[in-house]
Amino acid sequence: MAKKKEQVKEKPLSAELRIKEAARKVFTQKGYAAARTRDIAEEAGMNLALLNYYYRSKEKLFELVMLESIKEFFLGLTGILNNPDTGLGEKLELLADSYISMLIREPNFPLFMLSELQANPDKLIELTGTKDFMNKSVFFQQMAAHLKKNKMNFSPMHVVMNMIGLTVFPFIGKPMIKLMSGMKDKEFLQLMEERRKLIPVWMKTMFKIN
Amino acid sequence: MAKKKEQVKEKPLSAELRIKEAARKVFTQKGYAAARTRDIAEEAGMNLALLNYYYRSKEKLFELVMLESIKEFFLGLTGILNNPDTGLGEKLELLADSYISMLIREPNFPLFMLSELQANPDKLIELTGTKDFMNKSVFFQQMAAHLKKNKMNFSPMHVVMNMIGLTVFPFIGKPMIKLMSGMKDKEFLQLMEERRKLIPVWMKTMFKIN
DNA sequence: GTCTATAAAGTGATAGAC
DNA sequence: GTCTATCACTTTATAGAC
Repeated sequence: MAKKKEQVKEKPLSAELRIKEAARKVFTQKGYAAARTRDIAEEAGMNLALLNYYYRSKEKLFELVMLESIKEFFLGLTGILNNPDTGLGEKLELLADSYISMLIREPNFPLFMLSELQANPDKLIELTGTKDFMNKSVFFQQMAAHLKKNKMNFSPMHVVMNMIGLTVFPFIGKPMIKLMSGMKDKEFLQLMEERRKLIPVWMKTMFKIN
Repeated sequence: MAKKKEQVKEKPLSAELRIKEAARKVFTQKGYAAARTRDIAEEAGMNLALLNYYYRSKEKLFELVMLESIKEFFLGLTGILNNPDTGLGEKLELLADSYISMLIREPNFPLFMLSELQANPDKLIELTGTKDFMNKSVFFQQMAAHLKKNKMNFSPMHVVMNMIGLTVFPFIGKPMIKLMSGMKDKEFLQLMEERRKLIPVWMKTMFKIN
């Protein structure tokens, strides 16, 4: 195994990594079925045969890329959710801020993940190994207590769904939103920046936090 | 059964219609790229050749089905949005109620529509002919006035995005939500029924309506 | 490791019998 | 109108030269 830790500079990636990142891009943009291995090879600037040489098959490559992305996504989520030192309001602010940034950086990721998850719901359970981690989170416990104290008799999962919906939906629905409103990309981006601050405010108002 | 004026009986559909409805189901479940014409024929209980006989090609069939669904979707939306005789609160209640019902009936529709819309953003503009109808809607005007009066200095599009996000997202994210929470279908459905009433309440709280 | 050429399998569409 | 058989083309994957 060769050492690679000194590759901090923007050194050209190895063929192996170039393929993986090209795959991430193409899969995320077009989905598994519509993505062709030829597209990926071309995006990586190299030959189709290399893909199979390094990753055996389209499906293996897909699973690898998918698993990496999902893991990173859930890690960011649980990191904020399970901090015992922050309150509900602060957690909402951190979540909105962190995910708006991620979504501006990778706007196609959620639709990709949710589509593939729907196409094959079982695979992800198997891939992630995680299950009902939300119920056990610090955030969930804090929220359950808060709702009870304030006589809001519904599941904390409503809060979670609202938070994700408010944050993620505009990115998933961007083409529809642009169609309905005639907005341009620049204007859309500006609205998303506004939501960084607005979403926590709305959430706190909705659920009487602070 | 004796003759009735209305054909309430489940009369077998013609081959032509059976194919179209089978196509709607398969396209909606798997998306355009992953759907095979053979799947559609099988779902319709008939031969592959009939598909081409009636609809010329996979793409033609897809466009037809897509256009029908989208038209119905936008029609329901504008019907509520453009009623000058209802106020903001009532519109929000009608929207939530109508769309929760639709989503329980066709839970796969939004992800399908949004995925295909992302894969080919231009096609839909061409197919629907509609553009920035939201800005011209009665709802949008009412909301703009309301926001201004209450010193909320942001675009009414935020309200629209929140409303759709709160309503639609749980259905799009169902597999992820089930993964995070360990929920079963029955429990999920119960939460969706609760949201019928909760969403308008949350929206009114968020935007100080009533 | 990387390429070209090609095998092997999948998929949309059609011809032609009935 | 509906079927079977088949064509034409695409796409994944591999063999073999370098």
